[in-house]
Amino acid sequence: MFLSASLNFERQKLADFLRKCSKGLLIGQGLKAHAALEKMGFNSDLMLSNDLIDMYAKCGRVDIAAQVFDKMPDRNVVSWTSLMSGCLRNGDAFGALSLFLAMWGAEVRPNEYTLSTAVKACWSAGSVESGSQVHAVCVKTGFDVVSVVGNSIIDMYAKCGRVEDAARLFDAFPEKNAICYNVMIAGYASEENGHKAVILFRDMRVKGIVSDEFSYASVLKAVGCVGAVRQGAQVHASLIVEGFPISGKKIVAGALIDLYVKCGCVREAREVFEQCEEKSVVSWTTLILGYAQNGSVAEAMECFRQLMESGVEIDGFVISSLMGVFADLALVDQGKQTHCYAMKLPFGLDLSVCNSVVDMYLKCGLVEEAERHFDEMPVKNVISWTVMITGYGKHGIGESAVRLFDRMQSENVQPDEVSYLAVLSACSHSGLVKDSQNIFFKLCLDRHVKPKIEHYACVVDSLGRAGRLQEARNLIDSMPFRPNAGIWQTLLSACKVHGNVEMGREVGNILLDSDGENSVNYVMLSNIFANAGYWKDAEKVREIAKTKGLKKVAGRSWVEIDKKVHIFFGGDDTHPLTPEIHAVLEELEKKMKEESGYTHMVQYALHDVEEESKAANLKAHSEKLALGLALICHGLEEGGDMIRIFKNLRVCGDCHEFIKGVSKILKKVFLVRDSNRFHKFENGLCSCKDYW
DNA sequence: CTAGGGTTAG
Repeated sequence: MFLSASLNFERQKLADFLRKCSKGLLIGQGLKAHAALEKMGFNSDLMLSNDLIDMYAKCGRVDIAAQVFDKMPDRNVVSWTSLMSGCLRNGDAFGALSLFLAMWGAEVRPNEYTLSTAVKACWSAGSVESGSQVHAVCVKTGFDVVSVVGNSIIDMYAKCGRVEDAARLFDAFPEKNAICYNVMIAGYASEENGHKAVILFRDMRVKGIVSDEFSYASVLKAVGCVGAVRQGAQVHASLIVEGFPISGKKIVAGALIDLYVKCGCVREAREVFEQCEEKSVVSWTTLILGYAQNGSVAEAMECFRQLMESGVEIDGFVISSLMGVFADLALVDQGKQTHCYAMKLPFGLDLSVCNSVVDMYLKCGLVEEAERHFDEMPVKNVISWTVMITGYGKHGIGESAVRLFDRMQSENVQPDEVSYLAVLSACSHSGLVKDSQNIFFKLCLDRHVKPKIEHYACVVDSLGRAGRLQEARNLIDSMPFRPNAGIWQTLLSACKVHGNVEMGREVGNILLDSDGENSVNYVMLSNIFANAGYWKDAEKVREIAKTKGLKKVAGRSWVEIDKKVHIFFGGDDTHPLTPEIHAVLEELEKKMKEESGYTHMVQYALHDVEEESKAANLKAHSEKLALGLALICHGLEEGGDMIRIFKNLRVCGDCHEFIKGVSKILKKVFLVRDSNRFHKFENGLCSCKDYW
C-alpha cells in the first residue's frame, strides 16, 4: 500500500502515541487512539494493529487485544507474540500455549521473543512436559543459545523442580550473563541446594559479573533456607560495603527481613524493616509471621493493626498468613473476625484466603462450618480438597475423607503427593486398612505422583494399628528407600500397642542407633518393656536417655475463654483459680469412682509417652487443668456449649479416660485437639477409633 | 513482541 506523505506522518504519530499509552498503562488514551485509528482507515495496518494488541495486553485488557487480533487480515510473528505475552501477563498460561500451537498451524515461525514467552508459559502452567517440548523446538531452531531463550529454559527447569537439568544447561551455556547466574542462584534457593547458591554467587563475582538486586535477593533467600545466619549477615555486610542502600530496595530488604525471621532474629528483622522508606505488604507479612512463629501472637496482631493503619494495601497473602496463625493456636474468635473482614475485600474469595479459612475452622474443631465454606467456594484447587481431607482425617471421619478424595478426582482435580498423604493418614486414623491399601495401590500406578517414604509410613501405620505387624515390617523391607527414623517409630508404636516385645526390641535398637538423640525413642521402647513386665530392660533404656541428658518437649494445654487464652503446663499452679480447678477435678473424680469405678491409669504416670515433668502427677496434667478451668467458667450444669481444649503433644491415656467420664456425668461435649488429631467426647465415648 | 528477585493456604 502506498501512503501519502501526510498520511504516513499521521500513522507514525499514532504508533508513537500507542507505545506511550502501552508504556504508561494509559488505557483511556489508548481507547481514544484506537477510535481515531479506525476513523482514519488504518484498521488493517499490520504495525498499528500490533501496537494496539500490545497496548491492550499491557493495560490488562487481553480481551480487547484478542478482538483486534481476530479482526486482522494478516498477522505476523509480532502479532502472535504480543497476544501470547498478553495472555501470560494476565495469568492465562494455557491461553498463551494454545496460541503458540495455533501459530504453527498458521505457518508463522517463532522468533526469540516468541520462544522465551512460550517457555515461561510452560512453567507458569506448571507443565515441565510442555516445557521440554518447547525446549526441543528451541534446539531445533537454534534459538536455545540465544541468551534470552537459554535463560528462560534454565529458569523453566529450575522452577519446575528439575534443578539438575537446569544446572546441566547452565554449565554448558556459552555466554553467561548476570541474568543467567541470577536464574540459577534462584533455582538453588532451597533447603537442599542453598549452599550451591552461595557458591555460585561467589563464583559470579570472581568471574567479574556484577551482581545486582536480583542476585542479592536470591542468595539471601538461599541462606535463609539453609538457616545460615552467619552467611546471611556476611551478605548483609557486603551489601553495606558495596553501597547497596536497602532503604530503597524493597525486594532486597524483604529478603533480608525474611532471612532474619527464618533464623529467629525478629529484632534484627524489625530493624531492617524500620530502615525501609517504603514498607511493602510483603515485608509486613514476613514480619507478622515472624512474630507469630516466635510465639509472639500479640505482637503479630499488633503488627497487623499497624499495617491496616499504614495505608499500605492489604492482600490475600497477609490474610491467609494471619488465618494460619489463628488456625495453629485455634483462636476461633479472631479467625472468624478476620474472615468477616476479609470477605469485604476484593480478594476475599481468593483461593489462598478461602483455603486458609476452611483450614482455620477445621483446626478450631468446627467441621460443619468448614464444610459450609468449602462447599460455597467458587473455585477449588488441590489444596482446598487436601485441607478438607486432612480435616476429616484429624476428626476421625476417615470415611468422609475417602469419599472426598474420590469426589475430588471425579471433579478432575489430580491429587498430588500431599493429598495422597492426607487420605492415607485419614485411613490409618480410622482403621480403614482396606481403603489404605487400595489408595496406596492407586498411588503406585499414578503417573503424576511418585510414592514417597511418608506414604509407605501411612500404610505401615494402618497395618500396624490393625495388629498386622509382620506385614507392616515386610512393607518396610520392600521399600525402594532406606527406612528413616519416622517409619521405624510408626512400627515401634504399633509394637507397643500390640505388646510385641520381640519386634519392639529389634526396632527399638535400630532406632537408638540411628536416631539416638531423640528422647521419644527411649520413652517408647522403655514403655514396651515396662508394659510387658521387663522392668530391668525398661530401666536400662531410661538410664541411657538420662545419661545422654535428653530432654522432652514440655507439654502444654490451653483453652480460650472470652477471647482470652489460658495456657497451662503440667503441674502448673500459676493460675489464680488453681485451688478451684483442683476442687472441681477432685469432685468429678469422686463421682466417677462411685459411678464407674474409675481410677487413675497409673501406667501412664509411670512411663507416659509425653511425661510432662518429673513433678507432675496425673492430677495435674495440663489438659486436666485446662478442663477444670473451662468447667468453672462454663458452669457445671448439664449440657451447654461445646468446650474446646488444645494440647501441643498427644493427650495422655488417663486424661482421655477422665474426659470420657466427665462427658458422661455432666452431659457435656468436649473437643480436644492434640498434636495428632481431634478427640470429640460425648456421652462417655470418644470419636477417635485409634486411641490407647 | 522476550529472560531473573522477597511474603501465603495442605
